[in-house]
Amino acid sequence: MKISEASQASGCHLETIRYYERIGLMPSPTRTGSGYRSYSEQDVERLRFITRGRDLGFSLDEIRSLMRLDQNGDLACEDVTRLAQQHLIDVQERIRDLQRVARELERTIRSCGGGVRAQCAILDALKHSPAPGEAA
Amino acid sequence: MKISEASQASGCHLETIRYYERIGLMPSPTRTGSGYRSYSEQDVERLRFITRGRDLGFSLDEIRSLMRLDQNGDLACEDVTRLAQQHLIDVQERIRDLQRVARELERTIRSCGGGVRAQCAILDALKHSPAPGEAA
DNA sequence: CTTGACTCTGTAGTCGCTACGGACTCTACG
DNA sequence: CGTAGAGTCCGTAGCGACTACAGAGTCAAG
Repeated sequence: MKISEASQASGCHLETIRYYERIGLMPSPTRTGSGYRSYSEQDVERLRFITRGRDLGFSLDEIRSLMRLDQNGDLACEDVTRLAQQHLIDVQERIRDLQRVARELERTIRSCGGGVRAQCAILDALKHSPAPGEAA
Repeated sequence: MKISEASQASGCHLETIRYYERIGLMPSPTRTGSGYRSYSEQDVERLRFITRGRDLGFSLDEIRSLMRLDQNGDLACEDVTRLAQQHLIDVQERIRDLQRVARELERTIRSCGGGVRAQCAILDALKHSPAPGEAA
């Protein structure tokens, strides 16, 4: 199938497919006589694999590793689990960071509610607060 | 003060200060006879303003807007609040996305716990799950 | 036979930095 | 006075993960 069909079938943006090929994440597909890329069902599965990995927040490098482990066959499971667990930890940390940010924003926005415009509490916070996250 | 001192005083990386100047987020500072940048206390405050904005996840463009609003004086408060609220919504959305990702990862990792290595549940999930987030 | 949709390649832009190379300046020590 | 080392200058390139574009070629339908 042609690249636009592979794109539709995999849910992966057309230009992104070419990008994955360029960086060696996807193999160079076979070509038609006139030079058009021709993808197999297996290629589409690989694209879906990558897309799902991205949806789960894995980096392209991590996905590369996962695919290598997948091809290795034996002993892969442990390594895969380790990679996934580390990734989960990273995600959880990012969540905590963002929650801290959200709390800080809420606090700041709330303090501005009054509407006395002589000085804006939000701008004030940006100017004078002791770096959010630092201190309690 | 020189750039390295301004860097220390503001907590903003030295090269980042030059970068902010290059993109017009910081004004061009005065220069010493030999061409060294010379920063005032006001400049440092501006740098801190930017850094705190970044810590709260605002983009440099949003920070640019905030600073413009700050200089406008009147009527700014409403606009500032709107900007901050929109940003809060974005942050909350990102948190939800990440939480979904974390749940999905936990589920997948858990299902791999057994350790029968004939086929890895994590890789399987990446291969066959109906795109996480889609469907319940 | 022409029109329009598709595909090709290569390159540049995005965001927010960070790092480098090679030249200059300044300070302290001998 | 000379020199070593630290600091600064500028311009450019790299990161990650795309996305967008220009200009050329290809293909199918009317």
